[in-house]
Amino acid sequence: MSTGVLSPGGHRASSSPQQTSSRPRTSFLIQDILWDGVERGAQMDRSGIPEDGEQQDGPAVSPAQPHDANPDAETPPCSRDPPQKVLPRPPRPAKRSRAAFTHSQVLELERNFSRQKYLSAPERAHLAQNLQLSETQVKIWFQNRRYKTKRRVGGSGLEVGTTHKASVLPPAPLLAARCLPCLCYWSPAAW
DNA sequence: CATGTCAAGAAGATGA
DNA sequence: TCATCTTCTTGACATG
Repeated sequence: MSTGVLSPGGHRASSSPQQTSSRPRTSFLIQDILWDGVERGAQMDRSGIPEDGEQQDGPAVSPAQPHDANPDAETPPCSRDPPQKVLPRPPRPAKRSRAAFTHSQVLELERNFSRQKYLSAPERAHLAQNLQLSETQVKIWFQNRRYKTKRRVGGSGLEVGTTHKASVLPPAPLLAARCLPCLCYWSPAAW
């Protein structure tokens, strides 16, 4: 709906993008280590996106299990299960696995975000396709990015009007400490 | 082990 | 009614 750059329902298009503590290495590490060497971005056995149907192009899903795709194989690492457990096995939320986007994916997302904080559906779809991610992932990524930005800005002391519980959150001590190459896209122009 | 970050989940709100 | 948003929390992972 919205025009992309506009905030959706009239929400205030948040503040200025703060920075991204995105650590490029994370993505690399997770991927390199997890599926060491698997062609990233090319053909991974994407699996992990629950909804959004079609493309579960999970960038890098956890080592053991995708998202909900395979609970059966192993016993959940719940080491705290007393031997008395005889329950018929509850719905079991299937251990959530954290997808780690690749460096290039993050770069593209960051770049897009620096230009516009809100993506229209078509834009989102297009970006998702380009990055081989699901639209949901792109959507979530933008949501999280906006929130993070806001939080950080607030934590920096800029925004004080909102005294949400978020204010109680840790002022993100190390965000400033992390300036990685990947942040080059966060040119001051966008701030 | 504690802490921080990230992606996703959940609840509530809003607009078309 | 649905999609998306914001906000906060959860769960997995990384780092000191």
